[in-house]
Amino acid sequence: MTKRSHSITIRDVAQKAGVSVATVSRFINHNAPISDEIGIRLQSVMDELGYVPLEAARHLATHKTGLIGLLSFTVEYGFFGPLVAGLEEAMKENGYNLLIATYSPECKKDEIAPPVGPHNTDGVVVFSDTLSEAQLAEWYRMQFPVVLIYRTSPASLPIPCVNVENKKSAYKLVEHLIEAHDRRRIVFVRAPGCQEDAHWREMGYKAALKDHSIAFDPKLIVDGKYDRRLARETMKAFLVNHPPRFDAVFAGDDDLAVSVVSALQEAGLQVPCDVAVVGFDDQRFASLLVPSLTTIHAPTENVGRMAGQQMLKILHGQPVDQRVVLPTGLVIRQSCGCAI
Amino acid sequence: MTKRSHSITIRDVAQKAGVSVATVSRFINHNAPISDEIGIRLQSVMDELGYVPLEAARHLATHKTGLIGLLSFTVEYGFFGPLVAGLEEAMKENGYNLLIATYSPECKKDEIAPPVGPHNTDGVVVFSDTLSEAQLAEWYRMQFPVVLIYRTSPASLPIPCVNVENKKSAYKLVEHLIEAHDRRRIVFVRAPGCQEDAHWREMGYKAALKDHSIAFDPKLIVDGKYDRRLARETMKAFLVNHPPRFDAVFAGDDDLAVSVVSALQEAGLQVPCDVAVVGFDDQRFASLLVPSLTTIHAPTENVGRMAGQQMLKILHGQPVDQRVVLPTGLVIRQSCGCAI
DNA sequence: TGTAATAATGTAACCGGTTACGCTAGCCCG
DNA sequence: CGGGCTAGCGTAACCGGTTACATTATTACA
Repeated sequence: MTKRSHSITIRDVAQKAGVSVATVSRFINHNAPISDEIGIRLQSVMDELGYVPLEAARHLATHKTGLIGLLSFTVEYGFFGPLVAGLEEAMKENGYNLLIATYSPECKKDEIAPPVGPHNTDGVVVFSDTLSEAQLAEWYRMQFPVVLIYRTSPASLPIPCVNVENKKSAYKLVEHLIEAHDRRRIVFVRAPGCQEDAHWREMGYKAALKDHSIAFDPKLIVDGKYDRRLARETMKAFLVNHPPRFDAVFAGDDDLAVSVVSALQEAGLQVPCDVAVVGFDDQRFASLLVPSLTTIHAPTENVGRMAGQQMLKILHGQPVDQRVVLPTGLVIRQSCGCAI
Repeated sequence: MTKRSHSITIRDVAQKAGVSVATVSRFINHNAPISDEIGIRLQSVMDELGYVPLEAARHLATHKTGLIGLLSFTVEYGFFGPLVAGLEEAMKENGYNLLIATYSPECKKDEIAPPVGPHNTDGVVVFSDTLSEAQLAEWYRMQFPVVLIYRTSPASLPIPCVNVENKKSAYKLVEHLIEAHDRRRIVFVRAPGCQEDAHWREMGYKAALKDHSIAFDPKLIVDGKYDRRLARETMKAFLVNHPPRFDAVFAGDDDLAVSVVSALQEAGLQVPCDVAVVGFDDQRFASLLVPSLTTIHAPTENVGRMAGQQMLKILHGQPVDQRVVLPTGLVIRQSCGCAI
């Protein structure tokens, strides 16, 4: 609606400087030699006119947008900030900007196309299960650059992915509860959303139990919720049904761990004396809770940065690592029962 | 580098369906009547070919990008998640995507143009002091849609802005410390970055002191840091220089409050007994700390949503509110000294 | 000294959409 | 029955850049 005062184009610049548009273009892109004299003249003309090349025109001509999409089903969860920070940093250094879009799995049913894709970006970083395998296959077929994070690529699609050590970390966490604190009835609360992460953490949990000759009890598995209040209610309900037939809780992520602790405390149970609680992620607040949270340090910002680097390699035609797994570290604090 | 298998264009569709490109375009945009017969035919052809219009071409032709930029100097701070969530929600409903870019004030010196602007977006939401007044003036002059958040528009530029109650909230917070807890030596830690927010919070702080006949002591003003470790160190240094000649701390935001509490505890001081601490923002973790944090609830997500709505109004040529100030609320918890 | 390579620039086609304008056929109405 | 209106569609110009190809002047070299 805003009848834009027709912006100045490359032809305006060319005319005013008395050269051809090609020369101006070459000057802007530094992709061909330009005489110093004309270079100086062009610079001053451009400054005077306040000329800025229109991206859309450049995109159309070059088939490059300078944009990388980030597809996520939420932007509100705790890890999002650091993730974007890392990704943004990596991309920005190479002149790319971030196009952030949410796309919930429900959209797929409505047949709504992903808001980012080949039509408006040079590549997309896909978070977890945001995209269907069919969609990934489609993009793979057309060689559209994709990097998966918090999800391994489907067997048939060698798409590079960036993950964190899930199973091993979960194993260490549970092992610690068993060996250091002699807990044997350990509840596992599955983190919502990241199906794959949750799966591998559960595998680690089970493996640790098995290696310590503790029978796996499916009744000790709970499905966590996104919403914190809901998560707490779920935990409360669980408490009612399982009056402490358990002595520890392995929460799928730190957000859930907090809800668990709240619920336990409201029920009059002491953490870690009565029930030990451990989380996963080592989010900012983990060290600040009382008791401070024993958890797994997940290098979220590095996941973002690494995903960005992988994406850049693809864009530059360099070989990429098909599977990056970033190391995590056990962070022992108080909520497991350890002293400070 | 990736020699893209030349994507299918509108002309491919037109040819295969036996119609003109204009008809296809009209069908896509629903801006002119198309016979049902051709409509059905086109739909099936498009599905078959997997045709998706190239945004860049559309942008060039229409001079609309369908993108809204968000310019911030950081994406890592606590408020960022909710802010983006609100903004994204508002924009998405109207078919816009978010282009997120960081732009630190240092860039200005280097004369690097902002990564988002008229050349690649339809409008930009500017966070705090990210942009110089000159840049804002430039955009205002060319009628480029801008909405400011956490910053009021410069006197000469009637740019719509979205804020939260800063002075009043700060006043209430300090008043509470004085009246309910009899604190009189209250430190104020200025939040970094948002100069204006910090300013008004300081004003509220001073006003509260004045109304309670407490002399303002400039020695009790500290400049907070972004980095949490740095923030903690700053606080520690302050403690060394000011062995508790103060009995309360008003931290400019919750992030800082956390650093303050950590520093105090490390110094062997009890919160809130020895020193009461209050924050600002009511970030997710505020209620989970021990002691839980007394703070001001800032409707961050609503700020984002409101900024989005303002932006939409501009884009639709509707009148906008020049100045939106969202209400905040005092959230009394434990860190000020109140019981649960 | 003749020739090939290179530097510096211009011309015009092209990227893939949108849309002004023109055309035809059918309909309504005086 | 003729003129005006509208639905439905096609032709081609246009958006603002990039770049293949052509051209000229200059330098290098046998």
